[in-house]
Amino acid sequence: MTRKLPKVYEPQKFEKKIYRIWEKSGGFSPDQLKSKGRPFSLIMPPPNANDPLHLGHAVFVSLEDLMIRYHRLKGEKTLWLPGTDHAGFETQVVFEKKLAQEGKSRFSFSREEFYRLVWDYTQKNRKIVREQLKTLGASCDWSREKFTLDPEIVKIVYETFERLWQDGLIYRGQRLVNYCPKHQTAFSDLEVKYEQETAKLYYLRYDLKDDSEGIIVATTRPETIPGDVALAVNPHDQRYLALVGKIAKDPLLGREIPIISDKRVKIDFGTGVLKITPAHDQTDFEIGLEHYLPIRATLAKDGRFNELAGPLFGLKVPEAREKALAILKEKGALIKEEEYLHEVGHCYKCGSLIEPMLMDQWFVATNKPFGSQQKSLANLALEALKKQEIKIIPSNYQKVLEHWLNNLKDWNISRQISWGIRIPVWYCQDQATEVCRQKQGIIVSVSRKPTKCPYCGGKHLEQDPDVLDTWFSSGQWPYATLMANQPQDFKTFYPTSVMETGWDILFFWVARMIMLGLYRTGKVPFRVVYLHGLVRDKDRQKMSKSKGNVIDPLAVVQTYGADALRLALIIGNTPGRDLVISEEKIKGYRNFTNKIWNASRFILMNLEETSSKKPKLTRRDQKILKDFGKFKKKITAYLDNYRFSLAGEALYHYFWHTFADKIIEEMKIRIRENDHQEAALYVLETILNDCLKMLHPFMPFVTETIWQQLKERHSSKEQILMTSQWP
RNA sequence: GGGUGUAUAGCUCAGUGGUAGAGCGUUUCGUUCACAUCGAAAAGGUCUCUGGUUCGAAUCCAGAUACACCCACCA
Repeated sequence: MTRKLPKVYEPQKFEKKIYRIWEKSGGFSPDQLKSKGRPFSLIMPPPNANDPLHLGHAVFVSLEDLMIRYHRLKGEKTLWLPGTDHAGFETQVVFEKKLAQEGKSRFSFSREEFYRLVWDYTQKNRKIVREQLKTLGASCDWSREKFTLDPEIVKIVYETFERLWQDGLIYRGQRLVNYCPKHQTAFSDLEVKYEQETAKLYYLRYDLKDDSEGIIVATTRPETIPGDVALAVNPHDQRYLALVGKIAKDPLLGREIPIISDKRVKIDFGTGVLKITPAHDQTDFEIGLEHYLPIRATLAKDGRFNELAGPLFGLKVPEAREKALAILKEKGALIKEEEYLHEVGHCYKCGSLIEPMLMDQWFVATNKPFGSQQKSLANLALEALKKQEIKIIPSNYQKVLEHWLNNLKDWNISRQISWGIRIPVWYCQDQATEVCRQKQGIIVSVSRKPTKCPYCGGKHLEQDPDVLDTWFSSGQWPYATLMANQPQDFKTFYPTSVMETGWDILFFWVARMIMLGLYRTGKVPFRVVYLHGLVRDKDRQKMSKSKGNVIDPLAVVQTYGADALRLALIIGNTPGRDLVISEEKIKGYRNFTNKIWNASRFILMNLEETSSKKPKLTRRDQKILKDFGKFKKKITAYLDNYRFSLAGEALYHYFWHTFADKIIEEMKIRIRENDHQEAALYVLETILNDCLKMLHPFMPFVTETIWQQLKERHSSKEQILMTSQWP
């Protein structure tokens, strides 16, 4: 053991080698662990296979690897299952941007060609992501890695679709959906971001058929007049009682429309008269349904007005608005305009104005009671939360989640894109019998393409062109990944122990996993949800490429080592709260890595001549070890209570300012003066060993590197620190 | 309109019903002795404000102020 260690720890020299030792040991897999301990499982939130990892991913790797390594050291049967997400819409957007740089678009290819290109692209990225996770030290079980488009996963997703369909929880319907004209696809409500905007409220005169007086209507969207099918007033509005039942004329095209009354019209807004445009507004749509009004859809899928819009034909929304106003002004129908502050929906990705668009889409009915218990998906989730079957950390998010579940509307799962899991539905074009027509020719077939229509025998079948919302598949991730692996995995590891993810996808992902998990398996998908915060720069700004303030985790690892980055992401990171990271902070923990290295180096140098027999300890030694025992208990308690930041901080503080600054300095003198030297070294070695174990989940590389240097002094069971025993 | 948070040192944040804490930064001093990616020391806070509970409140409660975030179909 006389090898000389360098004065400075250089992570680059060791990290790759150490990871290989772990991989070769088989310690990542629960099958190879000889432990009979209770299972502990984590499913990795699958990173999108469309881009390299960013700092946000490094946060979850640090936290999840910390948990996994801690529980592995405690002798539990641990599984951390990795995977990647095809991320339908997100990936398609990223890929189309790339195509645009080459002067191409998705329309330059057939659907199949495009799919193939994106497939290759994601497979390349998956490889990169995998290597990056390894660089960060992720001790996950690569033999169980999954991709959301793996055939066995898709099969499970389809089965869920079919069951939901049979239970009446999935339906196809023509509804107003959130439509982005730029991306030409619909979204669920969650993908719409509302922003406050100043707009103009226009007061317009609609002439009456039999009265020259006319009626004044206030609207922010004059361009939708061609879609008007009625005017509506509140039934209790004295001003307009006499007008109900009369006929008005739309001021652009002169079409005749009825005046009706409906309680949804607010008396005190504008003039108290609402123009009803069912194809372009949610409230209007509902009113229209109730009053059996026709629907006039005037906007085409490309975001331009169609021929029903008369003079506005071919124009996009902003131009059409100008043109409509010009015409109205000329006709003298524009009475006045006033400033008006309101919230407008935008595409979360490109910022385009979201248009409510009338489309045939697939929905999950989240509030519809089903089965013998007559409970809805939302009910199932709410009950599980109330019964504390799932614990959310921090706990205040439980309320947030319950509130969301209580106000849930049906979930649109159709996307008009080509990258993703195709909706497993065919439509019979023949519809030759009454039964077939009643069923609207809808054939749900999850295993293969049907050869003929089961209702009418028709041979002309067409598959639904849409794909499923990515969250519909990732919402099944915990059970799908476990079912798709060895058959006993689901039994052993489901429900999983912890779901660790960011608070920003609580609704998108966590809520859907709970609902679908309970639906499909009857059990919650996880016992604990740990929500970490989002990474900010030192000015509290969100990191983004456009702001140029992104920190590339891999570059950081290159300069300061994975351990320094990991510790910087754990300390000061309180669940549910965003965390601030700066290069100075990472540098500080790089210094700590070096501190561990040098303290160990010092002890190592002095250990050379000692035996491993336990010497007689002084009173002082006993006191030090007793205090250390208390400290170990504190760390264990912190970790058991998910107080990772506190545990990390306490370890940092103890190691540096108690162990290195005080204890080592004290023992140094004893060693030099040969005063109970053996005992002094025994104390140092004992504390060092246990500190390495406790630090290992936080900083796996440096601790394992040192452990390997001390290998000859450890028992045969503890040759690798990662699979040794928690003190 | 509804909801959820936050307010503690120059900065980033912990924290517990019992003498205000850490990291970074700042200032001073110190290198033959594991480490200058170091050590020793110092300065720096009415714990946002106002009430209440209490022997005792930065901590628990109520209100105020400020800020942040989330949700929502008032045209």
